[in-house]
Amino acid sequence: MPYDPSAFPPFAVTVDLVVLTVRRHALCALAVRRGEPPFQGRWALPGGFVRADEDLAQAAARELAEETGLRAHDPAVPAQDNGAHLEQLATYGDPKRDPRMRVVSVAHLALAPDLPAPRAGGDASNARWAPVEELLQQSGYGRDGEPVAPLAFDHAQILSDGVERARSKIEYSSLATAFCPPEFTVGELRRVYEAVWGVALDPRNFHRKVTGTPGFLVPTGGTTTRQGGRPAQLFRAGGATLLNPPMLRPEV
Amino acid sequence: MPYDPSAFPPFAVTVDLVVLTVRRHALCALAVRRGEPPFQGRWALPGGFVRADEDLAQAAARELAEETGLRAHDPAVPAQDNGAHLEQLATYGDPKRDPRMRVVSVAHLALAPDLPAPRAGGDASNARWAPVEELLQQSGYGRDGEPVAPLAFDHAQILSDGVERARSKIEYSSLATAFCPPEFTVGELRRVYEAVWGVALDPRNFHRKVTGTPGFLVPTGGTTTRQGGRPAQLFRAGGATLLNPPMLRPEV
DNA sequence: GTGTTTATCGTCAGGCAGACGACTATGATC
DNA sequence: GATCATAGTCGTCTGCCTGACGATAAACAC
Repeated sequence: MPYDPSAFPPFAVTVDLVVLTVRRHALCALAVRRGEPPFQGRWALPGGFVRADEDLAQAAARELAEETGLRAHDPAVPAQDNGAHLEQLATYGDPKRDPRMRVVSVAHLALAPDLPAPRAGGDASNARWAPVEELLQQSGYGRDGEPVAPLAFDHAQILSDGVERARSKIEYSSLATAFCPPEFTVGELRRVYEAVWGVALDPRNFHRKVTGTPGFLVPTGGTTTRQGGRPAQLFRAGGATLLNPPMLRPEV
Repeated sequence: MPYDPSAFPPFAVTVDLVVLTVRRHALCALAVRRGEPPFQGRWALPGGFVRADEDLAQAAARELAEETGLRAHDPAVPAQDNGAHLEQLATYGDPKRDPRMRVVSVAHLALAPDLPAPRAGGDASNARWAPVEELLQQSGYGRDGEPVAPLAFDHAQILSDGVERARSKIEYSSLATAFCPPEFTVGELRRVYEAVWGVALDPRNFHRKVTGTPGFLVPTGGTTTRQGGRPAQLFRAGGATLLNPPMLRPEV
């Protein structure tokens, strides 16, 4: 296999983003409406071309900032300030995935706390947070009554892979804290797990588990009552990235 | 972000392969010697350009067949015949990773049982199985006395990521059977775990664990004595891909 | 105050994992 | 053939973790 610089076909390389957050007890993803063909008017994942002098992670962080205003975090450091967690997800390169040309897309997964309304180049009507089940269903009507069409390109597959990655990764890592504000309560963290997994968890066992896992949570000393009921302790994410023992998703 | 077909920089897209196997109680990877610059004479991971009409997985399977003669398996089906497990690992796209041009490499991970000697275009001296620690160390001498140089490009990083993926994935999936021949004993499977993790496991607890995990192993009825000692039962890989409960890697 | 909501602590039984003893079945050696 | 070394398989015991769930604490709404 000689390495002939003229012997390789040219590809376009893009990054696509699966940006997840938890809003109103539901796992939501960021979707943007396409302004031109193909798939004009359909919802899609945000993304764009990788520039000539840009690393893949840089391109993903730039797109994330353009779409949400979020700063991306170094993956080595767990979420501590307002930065979002960003990691590479997978790469999609079916020759027919874009009808215009050969495009290889390096999908990335971003996790963010509940945020102000999204912006897409300043045009809010072209970007929204939508529950992932709504984006993944093939047809029907969303809860706002608007008819649902499948996501553009292979973005349903990418979103599905991103959701599955998030679901499994919060089991054995402290990633669920990336969905929370810098300070949060055990109850808020529990509602994150419940929304991402789509199950109900026992508050007492959950509390014992997360407070007993070394390095997961650090008490800040403060308390809050923003959920109603008895005031709850506030925590920050601890230094641990890998949880031992892991959080176990209930049997299916 | 208008989609202007002339507005994207062209990239070369390659697949690189981390092919792992277990030989003589050590985790080994396939390395090929580079025949031309850059990094001429250095060891590298096998790989090559993705063709214009080819999916990424197809390209990886083709390269795997060219280098080892192995047929790749559909990832949805666990290893049952002689096919190797093949899955996408990650994508590497640093602008400077190849000094000649902008190359994005989609790395794949392949797991194979112990095989006859590798072939690289018919030239055996240009391909070899080497223990991963030997390939990852920065300098020194291999056990054959040959001086060691770091792998070409960013292949040390890719190999390291692939090894880490394999180490963690055999915990919660039945992937370790991909390192075994179609029929194998509990002891052979244990030696796979020991080689990949680099630890010693208690044979009695290991036996209880794997035979007690539903869907992991299916007895074939036969026995073998190829390891010496008392004859051992032969098993095939069961249908389960996700292990519940998982195999736990001993604490570090 | 009473009821409601959420947070937090405790108890108990079942299951799994690590440590390790005991026994079995083969080939190698004397 | 007796003995030994090697490897495989079955049990036992103890401690830890988990899930189920009772009980108490501290806020707010009326």
